[in-house]
Amino acid sequence: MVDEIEGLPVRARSSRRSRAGPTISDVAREAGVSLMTVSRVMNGKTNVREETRERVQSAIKALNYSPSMAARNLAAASEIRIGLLYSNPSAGYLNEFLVGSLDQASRANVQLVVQLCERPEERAAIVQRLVEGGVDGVILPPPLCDADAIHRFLQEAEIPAVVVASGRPPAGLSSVSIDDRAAAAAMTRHLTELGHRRIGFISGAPDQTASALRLQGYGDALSEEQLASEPELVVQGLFTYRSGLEAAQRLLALVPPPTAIFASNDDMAAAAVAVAHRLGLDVPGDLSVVGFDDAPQATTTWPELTTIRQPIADMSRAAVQLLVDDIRTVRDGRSPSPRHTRMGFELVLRQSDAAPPA
Amino acid sequence: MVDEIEGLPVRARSSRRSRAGPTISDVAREAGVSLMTVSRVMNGKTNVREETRERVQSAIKALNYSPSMAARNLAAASEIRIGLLYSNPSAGYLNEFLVGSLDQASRANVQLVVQLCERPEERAAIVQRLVEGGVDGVILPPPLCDADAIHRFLQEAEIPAVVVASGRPPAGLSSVSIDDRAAAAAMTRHLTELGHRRIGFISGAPDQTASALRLQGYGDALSEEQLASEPELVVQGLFTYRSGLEAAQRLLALVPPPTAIFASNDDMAAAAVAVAHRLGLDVPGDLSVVGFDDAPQATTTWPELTTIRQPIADMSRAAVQLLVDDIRTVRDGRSPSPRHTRMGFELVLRQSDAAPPA
DNA sequence: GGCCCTGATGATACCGGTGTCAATAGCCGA
DNA sequence: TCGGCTATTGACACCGGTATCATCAGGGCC
Repeated sequence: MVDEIEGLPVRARSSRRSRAGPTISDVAREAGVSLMTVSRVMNGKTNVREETRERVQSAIKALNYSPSMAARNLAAASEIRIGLLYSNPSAGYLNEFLVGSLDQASRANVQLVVQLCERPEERAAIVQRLVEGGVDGVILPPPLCDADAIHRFLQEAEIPAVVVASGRPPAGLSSVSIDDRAAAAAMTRHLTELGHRRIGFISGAPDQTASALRLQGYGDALSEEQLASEPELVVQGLFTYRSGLEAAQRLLALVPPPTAIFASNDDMAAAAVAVAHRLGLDVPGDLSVVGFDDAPQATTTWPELTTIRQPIADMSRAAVQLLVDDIRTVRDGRSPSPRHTRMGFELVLRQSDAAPPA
Repeated sequence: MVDEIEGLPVRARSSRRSRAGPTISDVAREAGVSLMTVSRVMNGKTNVREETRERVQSAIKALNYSPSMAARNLAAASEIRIGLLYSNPSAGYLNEFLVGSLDQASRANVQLVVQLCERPEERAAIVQRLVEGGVDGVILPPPLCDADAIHRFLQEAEIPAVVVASGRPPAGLSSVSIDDRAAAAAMTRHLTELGHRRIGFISGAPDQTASALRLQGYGDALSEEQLASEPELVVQGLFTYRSGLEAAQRLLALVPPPTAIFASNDDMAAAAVAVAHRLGLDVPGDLSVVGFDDAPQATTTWPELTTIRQPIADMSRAAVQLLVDDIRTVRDGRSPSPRHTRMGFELVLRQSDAAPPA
């Protein structure tokens, strides 16, 4: 706008070319081959003589060439945009999730659109807007991984999606998760091995399918040990700090109180610690408290929480890759067969657990 | 590949074209104008007759056209990639920062490369790799906003950068920040107005320039009230939870102890609360504790923290925009004049502050 | 030795936009 | 009434890659 005040091109000096880096033709000239050969080398095609490949590769290195995403996308008609819908952002989780997705997205040469989707009633509308805006696929981290309204919409629109950490992935969608049930069992077993016999459990939000799995895992471990699972020891939580406060208060009001509390996530575990301190209990001397997720919360609390570590960044990386594969499959005219990736978890021992008081 | 088994194109139906949406030529045909006219309308150029513009716009709406980023970037040679370097990820901060940057980046049609940069000795190398990888500019949130090694490298390479929340932006770089000094003064004033006279201060990491400003603000407010600032009331922290624990212990061991503690961030404030509880003190009944940042930590602790809210997402949005402008300026052959954006802060009152005990 | 076939390489047409410049039409003043 | 000027529009090259198909050299086989 402002450059045209005089009616003349004010800045004539810069040609149309402004991108700094070398192009594929520069490399081709340097290596003494054609464009296509360079392109083949860049894309790892096999039908290039080894000697030629090496010459091209050293030319690439010499010129420090890196291909233009824009041109590549345009030519290959492979521009992919994927939407990442999130809600109820437990900061730590979302943060790791974002870092992983971004990393994989840039690696896979894919554009990521991150979109907040808070109120349940606007969910369908937001997804619709996203799809109309040209998004080719959607990633659903918890809690949206269990949002039926979104699943239905995507299914109708025939948009691929990947759900992460859902306890019961809807038919037709790919998923990435850990074995929540086995992880919860492992943690519970850890507590029984320390000698605990009365273990309180704070469950997760009922609208998230992973919650039920964690509860089942807790039950599994108890029955292995021939311990009856007493209903009063299981209290409903919502994955929020506040709900953890209330749940812990109820558990610690029991007579006799549990000697350990296993919360379904770290936020609620931190809340349980706070309640215990307020009641004058020492953690872990008088009460062990353990969590789930290994959120940042776990180490910014005192004592630091023993918890289950989920490889969140790796999970989101895997989700992006799965989704990209599905989108490519759809574009080829085939229909994708959902795949389910299960990642490993890890029991992280810190300072919030100990043997029960004598 | 597999499509050529017969030597014939197996899937003739899909031409090379796989992108679903209509292209600019479809719109041009529909509206009965040339490509360029559509392009002009899309880019809001002024030299298009009103009637033509309307015809084009209704064609756009009719076809639900949205332009291809790839083609646009390629043609305009305006592909911009900006690097976002982070370190020491205080999850909540980084999270909000990422969300804001991503939002603005997708709005401005810019690619964002997020890169962890942990150990000080690799900083220069990482930045170098980023720049060689084709990044056109860099955003430096705290604590990297104060990393001299990075500044020097960028300056030499003539890569634009924007520092966020630095207390003393290096010459030549644009910056976004809040008035840390005024904010700290406001918080301190709030405490004195509640009646506190002995206010402990936990300062931030000494290698971050904002720390000094917050300390100055604390001092400002004290001298307004004619209160001497006693050296023993100011304890060095490092912005980490652990450092907050130690600092709070030292403050509460003073005789007489302070009636309020102002921590330079929420992590340390949460630590101060934990120490107070462990000593059997009620917060805020016996001791007020306030923080800075309004990190998620502030509301996932008990009691919830009174703190200073920084508009982190807005700051990162602004940073992206500033950087994009600078990059465009450089590409035009002009040299960018650094701009400094200062955003507002907010005193958020919650439950961790009260009048001093009688 | 001639023929067919295969693997490596190159020439060229695109992908979907934007920049440049030319062409045209409408308006003004002389 | 005519030349000059501006506002509007269009034709065309070009951005930097990839896909397709042609070309060419060499090897196996009869």
